[in-house]
Amino acid sequence: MPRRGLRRVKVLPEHARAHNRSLVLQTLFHDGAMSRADLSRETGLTRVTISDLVAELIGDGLVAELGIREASGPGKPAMVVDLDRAGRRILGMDLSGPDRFLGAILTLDGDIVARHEIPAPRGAEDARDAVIELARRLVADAHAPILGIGVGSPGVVDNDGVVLSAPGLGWTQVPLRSILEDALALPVLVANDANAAVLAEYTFGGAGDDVVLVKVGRGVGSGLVSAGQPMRGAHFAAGEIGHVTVGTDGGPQCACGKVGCLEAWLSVPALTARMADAETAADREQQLRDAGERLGIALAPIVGALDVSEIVLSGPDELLAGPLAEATVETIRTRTLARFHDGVRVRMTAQGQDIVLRGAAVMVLSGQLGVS
Amino acid sequence: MPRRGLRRVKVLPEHARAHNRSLVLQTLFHDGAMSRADLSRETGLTRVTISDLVAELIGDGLVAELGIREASGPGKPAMVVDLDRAGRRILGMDLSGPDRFLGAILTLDGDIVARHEIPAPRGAEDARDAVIELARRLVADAHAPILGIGVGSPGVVDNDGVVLSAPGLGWTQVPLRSILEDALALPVLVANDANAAVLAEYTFGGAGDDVVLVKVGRGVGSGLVSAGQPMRGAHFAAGEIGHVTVGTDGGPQCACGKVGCLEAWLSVPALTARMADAETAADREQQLRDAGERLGIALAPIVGALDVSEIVLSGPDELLAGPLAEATVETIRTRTLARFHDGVRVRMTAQGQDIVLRGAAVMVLSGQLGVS
DNA sequence: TTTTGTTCGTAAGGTCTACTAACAAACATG
DNA sequence: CATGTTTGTTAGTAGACCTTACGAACAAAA
Repeated sequence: MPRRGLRRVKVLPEHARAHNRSLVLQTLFHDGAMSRADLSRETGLTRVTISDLVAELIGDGLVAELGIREASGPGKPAMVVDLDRAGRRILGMDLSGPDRFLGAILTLDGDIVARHEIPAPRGAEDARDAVIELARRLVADAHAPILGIGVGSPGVVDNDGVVLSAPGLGWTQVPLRSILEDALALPVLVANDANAAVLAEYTFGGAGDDVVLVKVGRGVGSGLVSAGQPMRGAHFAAGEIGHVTVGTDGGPQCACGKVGCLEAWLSVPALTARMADAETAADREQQLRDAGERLGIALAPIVGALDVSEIVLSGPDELLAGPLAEATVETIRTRTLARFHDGVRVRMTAQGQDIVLRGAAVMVLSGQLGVS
Repeated sequence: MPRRGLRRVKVLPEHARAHNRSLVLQTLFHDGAMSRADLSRETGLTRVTISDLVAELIGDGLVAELGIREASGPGKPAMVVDLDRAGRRILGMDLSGPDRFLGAILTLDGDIVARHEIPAPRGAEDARDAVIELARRLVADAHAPILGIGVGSPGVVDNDGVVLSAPGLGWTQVPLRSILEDALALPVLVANDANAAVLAEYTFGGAGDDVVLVKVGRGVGSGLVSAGQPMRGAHFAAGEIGHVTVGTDGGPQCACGKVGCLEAWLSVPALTARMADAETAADREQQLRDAGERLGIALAPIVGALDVSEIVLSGPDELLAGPLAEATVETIRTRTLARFHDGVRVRMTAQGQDIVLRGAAVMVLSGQLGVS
């Protein structure tokens, strides 16, 4: 007998309804305000069904009528509807900073309208309490109903929002999702910070459907989207490339005990230390090029295996943009078959320092509205 | 305005119906014959709905009643139903061999009940005609209605079954799917041979939901399944790792012009040549260990990034099993963070030489019945 | 042997979903 | 002003699954 497959689940008509509801939201989210008739044409659903769905969404306060569109041709002028982009807010938090927890209130479009931050405490308990405190302060500043809370946390996070392991915070098996849900009575979504970041790049950054985001900070992590779907991995550890050994010729000593880890080459502390040691500008550039080459060596097999079309870097511009990124793309092209991958782009994110916060917002949009 | 997302499609109630129909087939496929009431408990659908779906499937000749189960407890004895495993056959073809096209008729369980093969011609036109001829011979030997035709082809194959590029066959932009559909009037599914192979391993080989299959033959290719989903890549070239450069210390010359490609280390011709050159048994073993180490170096970043739990090797046992596989797993463990990946298993496939044929059958099961 | 309780499969009726058909309202154009 | 177009709604229909109810067939206890 063949193996037991993934436990699939039944689908009821109401699930189809929920899907189509999300389809309407998704269409408005991406294409902007339009009439019911436009939505009908765009989605393939009939005007009747669209009217029904839109009425339901207006009742839920997620969609609003904006007014009559000025007639440009024959026919009855259309009533334009749109996501009520001001009607709901999203609470995002980024716990991946070296010494501070960042938080923000965002619009449905991912724009930040309020910020708070709090020092990251040392102990596991204190860190947990600080997250709750930060969330409470943000809730007080929302000035609109909050759709949900998204959290980008360092470490490995499972599908239920349990932080399985985050050494930097001293967390092991911390059920962050239920902790925050209990404390704030709002829907909560938790993911690894780099995995959140790639969602921001995918939804707000114009990335394609097959993209890898490399996040360089105190450590090095990554998030992967393939065919438009985020990857999570067998142990929820997809993207953990910081301690992959790069090359076969040694390398710097890593804090983990091994030699030549990507993180030992590429982390911000490692890079700044080498920048400080370098004596000339040419020296510094060579150091950056070396680091970029190492990144390319590590990424080449991933690019080949996943057939990724786009690699996005997130981290300090002064280190990553320029020679480092150039060396990365050159190395990848040299080390993969050019036939298919000559189109691999390597670029900096345009999301800046708020990428994790915006990614956390995408998690909420996706989890609560089915929008991404 | 955010980017335009994947074009999602509406869902109608009839799609839910089709899903639940597949759910019944999937349950029977994996768990074997059972009663309608068992199906109801297993799927969560009511007995009424299950009866309706089963009646439809019996009408289509996909499911059959096997007889009354002997009563073991109180209550009315159950009528056992099952996939009509003998009622339909699958036609599979493997075009990846060095000099022959292989074909087989398979049961729904992936067992081969008839075989044919044909020399692989040189020219692109002749190769195309040979595939059609092979399929015709197999159809004549099917002795049951054929559910569909699955083809594992070398090269890059898009979602529409067009072989974009298969240098070994001289094919460029060959619409193999429509060619075969026109010639044989049967549903056809085409995929890369290694991508087909990983499906066989996933469905029949007991692999987990996150698995990489490395297929070593004239070249080196791979197929990836992540979270139970096959990966295709931005240009339908996922798994193409043969010409990824391995290591930073040179290596053998590759036919592609570069130095140190995985294929130059690991392909069957390369390995057999080095075996022949080696003078002692210890020498030969070292050669195999070196090749295995190179495979490990190439796979380590992939294992880290995808958080794969299982790596399966397909190819000649006498080369791959033993020192090579051992060196591969040791290298991966050395070069990735042990915390999460110490569970990475590396093993030979148990599917043998028929892995692509069986994978082609899985493609048909999945495409025609929604079963995998 | 009779009674009781269980399990199986089916029948009838209800709810939900999206569809088709038809229509009034509101506009541009000849 | 008549005509045609477009919008959004109303009314009715078909499909899918649900709940409820029931007869059939059995085991175990009285």
